[in-house]
Amino acid sequence: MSERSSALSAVSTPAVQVPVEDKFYLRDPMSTALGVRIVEHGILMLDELGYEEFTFRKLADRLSTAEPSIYRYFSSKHRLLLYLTAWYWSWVEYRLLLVTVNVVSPAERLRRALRELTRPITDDISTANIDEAALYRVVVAESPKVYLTREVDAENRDGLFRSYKRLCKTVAAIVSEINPTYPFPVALISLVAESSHTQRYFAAHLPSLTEVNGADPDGALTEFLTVLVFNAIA
Amino acid sequence: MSERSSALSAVSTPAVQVPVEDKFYLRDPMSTALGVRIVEHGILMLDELGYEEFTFRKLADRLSTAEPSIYRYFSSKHRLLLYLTAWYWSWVEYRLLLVTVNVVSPAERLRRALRELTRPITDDISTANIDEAALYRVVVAESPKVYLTREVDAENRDGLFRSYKRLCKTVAAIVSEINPTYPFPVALISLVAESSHTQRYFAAHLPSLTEVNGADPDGALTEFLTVLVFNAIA
DNA sequence: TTCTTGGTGATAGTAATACTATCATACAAA
DNA sequence: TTTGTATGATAGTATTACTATCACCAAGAA
Repeated sequence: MSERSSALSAVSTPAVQVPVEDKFYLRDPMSTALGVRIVEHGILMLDELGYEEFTFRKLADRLSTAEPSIYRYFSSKHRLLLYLTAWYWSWVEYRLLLVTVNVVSPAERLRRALRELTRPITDDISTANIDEAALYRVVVAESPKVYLTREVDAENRDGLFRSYKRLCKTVAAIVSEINPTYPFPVALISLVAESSHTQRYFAAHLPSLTEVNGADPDGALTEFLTVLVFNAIA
Repeated sequence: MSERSSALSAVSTPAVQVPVEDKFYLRDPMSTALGVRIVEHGILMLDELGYEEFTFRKLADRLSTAEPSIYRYFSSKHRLLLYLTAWYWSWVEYRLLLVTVNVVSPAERLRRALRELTRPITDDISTANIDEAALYRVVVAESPKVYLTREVDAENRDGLFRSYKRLCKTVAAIVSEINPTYPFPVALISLVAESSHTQRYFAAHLPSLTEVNGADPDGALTEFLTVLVFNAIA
């Protein structure tokens, strides 16, 4: 198997090159058949079992391989989740750049960016071997667990949250373009990014904590957060 | 040892009666000396070690007791965290009611409510045996883990998130009083409640995701979220 | 006083988790 | 042909998250 320059290049549309640093893994999972299956079925099993119930042993059984084979790619299931969320944020950033490029009006650019940031990823654009809808559900239900640990600071120093931070900065820059005096652009965008997942989770499991249920919950969530942002920076 | 009507009655100021349902525990921890020490040092150890590193065995060692003694009070460390967060939300609600009662202006009531919702709890009002500042740090760093599990739906049916939901509803009612046509009052308040913790965590560990650092981060956070709410419902 | 109860301490044990070590094999490039 | 690389298979470790059992002790009831 020939080497691939990055994990993402193998799974996203051919023209895209979204580099995921090699600090996430011990061996690039996208460079081998087993690696691809680990990512593919890792997503599916995390979606089915949840992070706590998911283990490398169960994944190994499903792949008819042995546990150590998986450890050769990821040093822990935490690192696998970290890799998947980084993949997710990079992918959101890619789509976000696509829909905002060449849009002159900063307000329209922000509107489009917020839509990408708050809508669920569907499996439309088929990236081979990656069930994006399942990955999205995993991110909604598990992503805070990647930073709510005692290892955050070390992992942050190692650059493992770089894609998320870059995305927030990118969108925050549009906010500052519209209103250079608004004092909390990055906080506002990271709030929106987190809340879009949290509110969706609440809608599914603690529905009395939100109003984004109903006929068109996706539309309602995007509307809720978009209006929130535009009123905040007006 | 005489029975106490609720867990909270034993630790909050004498006049307050904030009932915590008995579904959180197997035996009311506030009814015995060991139970009180379990809660007291449970908070301290969760603060020191974090949820993942914290175990009942370590807590038992610290209390010079045996592991099974702790299991007689809480069926798992997850239940202990659930109990502590319910305690926290009930306590916030109590303070919130204190500062909003008899305030005629709904805008002023909302302003005060948001301040209580977004500021850190300090150890000023000393509740015996409870280090509130430590508890607050635990809630900031760990509280999403109480609902981001596969047991949410069952635990929600059992009423284990009642105090949180009631608090959000209470504040959302003030929002609706000010602007009855605003379509997302509860979502807005649960967003603020969650974000106040998330942004504080980001400030401490992923500072490039927020601007609430600096000279007066507590003031900045309250300001950020208060303005957000008032602009949203204007 | 005895009897009972309720809380505690201590020991032991279990299934599962999160790894790590080792070795043999198979395949593909040099 | 040699060498390197990925995999498979087995085994083993420390720790976790419990559960079971039993003896002890203090307080209240009979």
